[in-house]
Amino acid sequence: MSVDKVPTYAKLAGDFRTAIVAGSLSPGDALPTENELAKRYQTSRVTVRKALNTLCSEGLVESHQGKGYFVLRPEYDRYSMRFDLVRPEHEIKYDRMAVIEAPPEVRSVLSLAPGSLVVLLQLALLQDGRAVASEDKYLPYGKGVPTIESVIHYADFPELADKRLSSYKLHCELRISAELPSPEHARLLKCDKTEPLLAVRRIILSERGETVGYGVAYLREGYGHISALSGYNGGNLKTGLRNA
Amino acid sequence: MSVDKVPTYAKLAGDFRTAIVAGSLSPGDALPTENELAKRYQTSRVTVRKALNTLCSEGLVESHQGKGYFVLRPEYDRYSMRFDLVRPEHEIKYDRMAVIEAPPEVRSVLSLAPGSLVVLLQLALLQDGRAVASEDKYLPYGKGVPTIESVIHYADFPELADKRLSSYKLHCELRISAELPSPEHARLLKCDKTEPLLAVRRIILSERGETVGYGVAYLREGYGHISALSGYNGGNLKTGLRNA
DNA sequence: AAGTGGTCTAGACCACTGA
DNA sequence: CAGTGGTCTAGACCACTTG
Repeated sequence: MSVDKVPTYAKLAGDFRTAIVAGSLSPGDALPTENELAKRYQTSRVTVRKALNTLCSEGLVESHQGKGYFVLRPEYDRYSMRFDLVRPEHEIKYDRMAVIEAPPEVRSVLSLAPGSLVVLLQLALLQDGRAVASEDKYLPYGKGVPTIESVIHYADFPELADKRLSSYKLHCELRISAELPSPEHARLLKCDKTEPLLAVRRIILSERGETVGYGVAYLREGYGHISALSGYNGGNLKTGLRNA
Repeated sequence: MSVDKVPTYAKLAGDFRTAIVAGSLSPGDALPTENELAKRYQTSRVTVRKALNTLCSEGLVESHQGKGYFVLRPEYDRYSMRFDLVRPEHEIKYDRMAVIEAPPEVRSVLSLAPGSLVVLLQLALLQDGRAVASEDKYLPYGKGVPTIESVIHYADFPELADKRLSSYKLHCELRISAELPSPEHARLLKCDKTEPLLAVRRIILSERGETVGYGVAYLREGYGHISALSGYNGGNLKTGLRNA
């Protein structure tokens, strides 16, 4: 007999992954039942389930209690991506720190009343002395945040903040668009007012869905492009990105 | 005794998820061993493993054979996103179909020799009669593709193609940038030549990593914004997007 | 009622890490 | 070497779907 180098569950999952990817199993098709597969592969139901759960988390199949497992349609519109505004080669230049009345866009995103105060932190990223990106960060001011200093310390946003802390509490939404710079940003980035910039808005949400921070980054051409990956390995971001 | 409505594995996973998210467990910390948890929760090792595997696939912890489970650092720079260029409310207007000599950018992406021919499919998306986006699609021409017609039929790209087929074979890479329209695209989109556009390049790769298609889409302001989500639920795209 | 997946047990043996 | 996670078994009971 052959040496069982590959675990049974991996072999089983591999067989069906291949069948689905190759098209011998089409979306909507039912897989054999767990008991049937346990017989066919001379193994236990637990092992069969482990294999099928793998396929589930890869987004290839779906289980329905009392019915069975069914092949899903591939989803072409899902992507995984990385986005770091700040990279090791950058120099961060803080341009402005101030407590200001929230502009309308910021009020709307942070759900603030008119006249509310926010802390504004404005910075530019330099690469080889040239400004390649900027970011305006806004944080609500007041409400249990006694000093400007503590807000500003917090204003670096989690990815820059103290990594030991319980920052799993936060998540983040990105909105990407193309814009021309405002006069202020044209000055900050030392770019022409007709240069198209990639605008990346970052909304930082607490575990309860409250917006706790808002950042608007502008990336200059050449510097500013973002990559994303899609694939049948939709279940796992790590895998998806390693392929890049 | 209380009714066991919540499965043991879910309770166990929930306890540790909470502890990690709340910060009582910090990145680098070791979790109790499987046997220890089995005792503590009065359950079997299989159930403990199911709980811990859940946390693994959520990206909260990592296992090391012979050592144990350890809490990971959150990754703020990972996002999941959807991107559909074509939506139900759009009318597709094909503008041009032709076999042309590949422009340099296309040659480079598709790894073609100078002078190679490609099929170009150029279309505009209309919403309420207004052009909101365009896309230029390029496919290698020749090599077992006998007729222009079959290439053009294929040129709609998988997300528009026959959904029954084994399209799990393909995956896709996106590159997003901000650009001003070329004169041709300004005409096609009926927009000003100073209007910043979101450029989304789509590279379609076969399972062997060969580029089989290339598309450049331009999205107009207002229409053109893309959203992405990050969070501790990094393991699963579906979950990530449902929170949106 | 029969068949399906969902949860769970109490063992077992293996491969790997570290003292 | 003892302890860890990785794989696996042969059952069991439950909840759900379908006839």
